[in-house]
Amino acid sequence: MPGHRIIPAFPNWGFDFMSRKPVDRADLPPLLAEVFRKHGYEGASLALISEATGLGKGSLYNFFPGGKEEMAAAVLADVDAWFEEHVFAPLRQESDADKAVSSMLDAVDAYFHSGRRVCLVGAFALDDARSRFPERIRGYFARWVAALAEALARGGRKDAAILAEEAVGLIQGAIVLSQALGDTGAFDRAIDGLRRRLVAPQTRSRSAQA
Amino acid sequence: MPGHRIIPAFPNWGFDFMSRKPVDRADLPPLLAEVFRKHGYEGASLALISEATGLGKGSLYNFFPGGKEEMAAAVLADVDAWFEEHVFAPLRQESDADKAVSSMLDAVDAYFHSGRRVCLVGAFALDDARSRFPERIRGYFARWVAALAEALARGGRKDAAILAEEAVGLIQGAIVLSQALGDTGAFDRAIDGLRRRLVAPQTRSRSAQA
DNA sequence: TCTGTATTGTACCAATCGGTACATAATTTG
DNA sequence: CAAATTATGTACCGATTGGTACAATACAGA
Repeated sequence: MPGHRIIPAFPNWGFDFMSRKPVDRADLPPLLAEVFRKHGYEGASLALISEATGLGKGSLYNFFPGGKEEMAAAVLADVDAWFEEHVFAPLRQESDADKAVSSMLDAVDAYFHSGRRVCLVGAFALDDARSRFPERIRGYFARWVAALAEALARGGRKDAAILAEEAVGLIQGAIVLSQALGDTGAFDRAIDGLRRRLVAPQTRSRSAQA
Repeated sequence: MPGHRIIPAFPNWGFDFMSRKPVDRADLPPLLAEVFRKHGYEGASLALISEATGLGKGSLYNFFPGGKEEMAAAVLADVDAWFEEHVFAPLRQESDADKAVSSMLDAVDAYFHSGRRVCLVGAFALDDARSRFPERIRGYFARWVAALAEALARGGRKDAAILAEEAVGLIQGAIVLSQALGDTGAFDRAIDGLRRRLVAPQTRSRSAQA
């Protein structure tokens, strides 16, 4: 019997509470990202998403008619755009190769909070979310490696491509290790090690002048 | 109304099919592991587990009264035991340090199928399964790093602890990269690179004598 | 062969899943 | 101010979730 007659039990009658925060769709991806990061694609239920955003299903499906999959896609696009702007593009454009690599390491360290924050794209790559967004995931890592290789080559390094791949892998592995050990040390040491190996001493902005 | 009277619709009457494979609880962890690897902890539903093992819920809960959590714990214990026997212990015991490290790399390469197979413990470390098995996950990586550091130190390497941590991280990151790029190349190159860096040329069993 | 124990499949359960329908409320547009 | 549009909360849906109950079966030792 479709169309029972729907009688809302508790309509919002007469109380406009807390002076309405005007929510914009563009504000959501970071909030959604935290949920996907913490719980993975499958584990990120609409209940958790609703709680994290403070939005009911109505609003969520208004912003993302495609449901969870569209939310995850929006988050991936958002993360991708952030890295494109703050990591990949600088790597490609900064003419001083050492400075390019060094500021990449700074950006990455800040973004991942010394390994306390998981890489969403990396987590999706291990998860079966991989099968839902293969191109996004592939592109993110491929562009990261390529941009870093370009910078290293510009700096005159031999085997720039291999070095770049190793560096990106090391960062991802360091996140895994830091999470597993519950200790940011592994991540910090990985970043320091990369700085030592990839950046000329006089350009290093943070630490580790061994 | 509890206790309706349960009348099984299709009991197995009169047909003992396929001459009964005698299933032992000890055979299950590898099958379960593949499900958890492919789908993560949340995504590994009892339906998938039942399909992968060919066992109904009755049998599964007979073997693992604690349900999914106990299954995952058994799988983690199984993986841990495998690494303990085939990776950690040899690293600690083999007196020839180069040989120890080299055969670790061989074992790891074989186990992860050149990065096509995900590291279950690593995947759980990123997932919120981390919160369920923190000690198992921490112990696995801590013992891996410690055993490798021991072997490297035995071989007279400086900074053995840091080198070991880097190597384990690199392996984990290489798995992420290989999965993301859909290409075993990243993993193969990582193993080769480690061999070059950590094993004396004359001991290298596989390749990469640059 | 009889008897107790271990295994097994299936029915069943409450809770939750992702998703839809839709009345109400707020906002924009004219 | 009125009409159209957008945003929002809630009821509801079928499917699936992890888990339990239990009768039927296979198997062990006597």
